[in-house]
Amino acid sequence: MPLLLLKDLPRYECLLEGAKEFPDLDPSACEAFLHLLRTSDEVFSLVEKDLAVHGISHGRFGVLMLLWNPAQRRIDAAHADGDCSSGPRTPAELADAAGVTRATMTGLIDTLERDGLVRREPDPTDRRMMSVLLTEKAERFLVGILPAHFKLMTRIMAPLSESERKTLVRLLTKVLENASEISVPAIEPARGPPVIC
Amino acid sequence: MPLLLLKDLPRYECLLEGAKEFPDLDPSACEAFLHLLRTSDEVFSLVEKDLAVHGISHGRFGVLMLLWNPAQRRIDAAHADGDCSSGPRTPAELADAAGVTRATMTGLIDTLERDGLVRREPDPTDRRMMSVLLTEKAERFLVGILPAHFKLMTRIMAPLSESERKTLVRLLTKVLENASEISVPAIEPARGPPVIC
DNA sequence: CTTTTATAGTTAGCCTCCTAACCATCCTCC
DNA sequence: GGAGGATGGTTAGGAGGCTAACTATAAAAG
Repeated sequence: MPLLLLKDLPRYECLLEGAKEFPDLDPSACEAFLHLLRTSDEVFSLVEKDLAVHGISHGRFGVLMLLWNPAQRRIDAAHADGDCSSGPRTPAELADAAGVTRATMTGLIDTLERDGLVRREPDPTDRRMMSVLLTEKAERFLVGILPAHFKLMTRIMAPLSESERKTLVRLLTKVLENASEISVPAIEPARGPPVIC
Repeated sequence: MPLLLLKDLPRYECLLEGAKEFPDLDPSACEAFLHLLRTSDEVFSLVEKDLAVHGISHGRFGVLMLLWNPAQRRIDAAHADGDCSSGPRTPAELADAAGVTRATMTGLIDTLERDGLVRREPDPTDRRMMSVLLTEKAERFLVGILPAHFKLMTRIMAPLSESERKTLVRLLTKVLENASEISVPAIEPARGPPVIC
């Protein structure tokens, strides 16, 4: 996760100290906030390193996972049509599901196609659209790395009990739903050097 | 946060379904894991957008915060030496504290210096080293944007009570400490196309 | 039927991160 | 006190994000 984040989180006393100068600083909110980002960063970089060992970035891995539908795969296998792809999706759908721009998705699909994990097919009905399909190689790749991937997740979350996990999910969901409602006032993204207000 | 993450988290039933095919998939671990990353991503992008309004990236903002030491600033002001900088730090120290490489820190300092928020000074004793100093402009900049920044953090964490925040921090700390101990086997970072094991 | 508008995908250019290689300087140790 | 290694900073090149502008096609409006 390419994000600059303090490795040593400030101690709570320092936050209290800062609150004296800045009345807007809520120590417990700040502490929770920083811990959330710090932990997530650590966990994410762990997973990213693990995926890097297999020569794939998290972004591309995410695209493969979106395209992969084991249930659909089984149906395909039953039909024995020789095509191991899952249900086709368009780049726009993928971009939307992944939360990136269509331009970014184009780049991801480019590299995936270059590596033979995906192929593009023109849509027969709408000539603007493409279908992105998993190749058999990608199927084998995913089946090969997923067990280790799941094991890593399990290992990361190992110190939490079942009930603690439930609590964590509950608290995170509260924060997430709240954050989704907060829209930063999108007044002029302020190109150029920093503006002093 | 430039990371591709599923916008719609898989429902728990889907995880249970997946667990049938992959015995390594621990549904509750996976669920907690995905919620952690998803929430953090949302929260982070909120903050990043907010900072972007002021024309600064999260990375550069982090460097300014590392350089900024209000207590030191007050001492400087008392001395009236006309230099609003806080205690000097070297690029290597900054890179270490921020968790990025020294090369990345060079780039960040470059742009900060270009924007007049920071300046470099050669170390008088060791000619390899530089001191990075905040400018007065940066001081004013930080004092200007920090209240809004703190308010945003408070707003993000608003739905959690004090005790819920404590719980969250406790659970996150457990995960973080565990994650810090996990070292992904750094066998050959696997340059090139994906490897099927 | 033509013109306008909307949509799918790509391209081009920028930013920030990374690694690897490179200098310059300092330190250690024979 | 000079050679070799350690350390600080920069540079070069690559990857993956982004926005904005572009092309081609489809749909809607007149």
